[in-house]
Order: sequence, then C-alpha cells, then structure tokens
Amino acid sequence: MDSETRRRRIRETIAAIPEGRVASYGQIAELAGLARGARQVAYVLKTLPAGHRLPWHRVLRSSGHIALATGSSGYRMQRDRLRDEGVRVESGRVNMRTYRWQPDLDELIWAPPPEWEE
DNA sequence: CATATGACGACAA
DNA sequence: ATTGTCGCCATAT
Repeated sequence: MDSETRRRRIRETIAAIPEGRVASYGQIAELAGLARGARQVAYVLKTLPAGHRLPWHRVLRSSGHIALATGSSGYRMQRDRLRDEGVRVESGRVNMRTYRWQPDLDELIWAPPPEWEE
C-alpha cells in the first residue's frame, strides 16, 4: 500500500466520525487498517491541505486529552468546536467512555445518546 | 544508508 | 494526576 492510499484511508476514516462523537489516533489507525499507525494519523492531520473539510477536532489522545499544546490557538479551537457540537470538555479532556465513537453500534442503533454522562 | 522527529500509546513509578 | 521510558513507523534531513 502506497503512502497516498494510507493518507486517503486515514482521511476517510476521520470523515466518518459522527458529530458529537470522538476517536483516538490509534483507533483511527486501526479502523483505517493501519495497526500501530497512531503517529501516521497525527502526521496526516498536521499536514492537512488548506480548505480541507475534515472533522479533525474529533480526534483525541487515547486518554481523552486534546493533543495540541495546551493553550495554543489550535487547542482552543478544538475545544470550542467540540463544545459546539455538544461534547463536554473538562480541563482539556473528554470522557472517552461517554463519547468514544463505536462504528458498529452507532450504525446498528438508531440514535446514539450523547447525554448519558456517568 | 544513518539519524532525527513527532497532533501517539502502553506502562511503571 | 504527572513524568519518563520505550516501542512504533512514515517522513524528513
């Protein structure tokens, strides 16, 4: 598989994350068929072309933390965009148990309820 | 070909 | 919760 294909699959996977849900770098890599490719996902996001339409803000560290430097403009933008679509962000962190995207479930169950915070 | 990098992740202390 | 180590792997130099 060439680098172009890898990048494309990563972008497609991220594009599939539903509004109000999030995924980790490692999860995106797995779903894209790239085991242990978390860093490659990060690379793709870092080098996105201007004008892209990808929901990059829905990708977080496995811990639920925003990966961008705390306080940076990107960090604030990601936090705000997440909040704008109903995701609770506390101290730069999202509760993965609540918001983690689960493809199979989200597509088999009609309405994924984002409001059952623990 | 050899090293350095890094929007990562798992784990130990 | 934090910090540091190590493993990982495509790119960059």
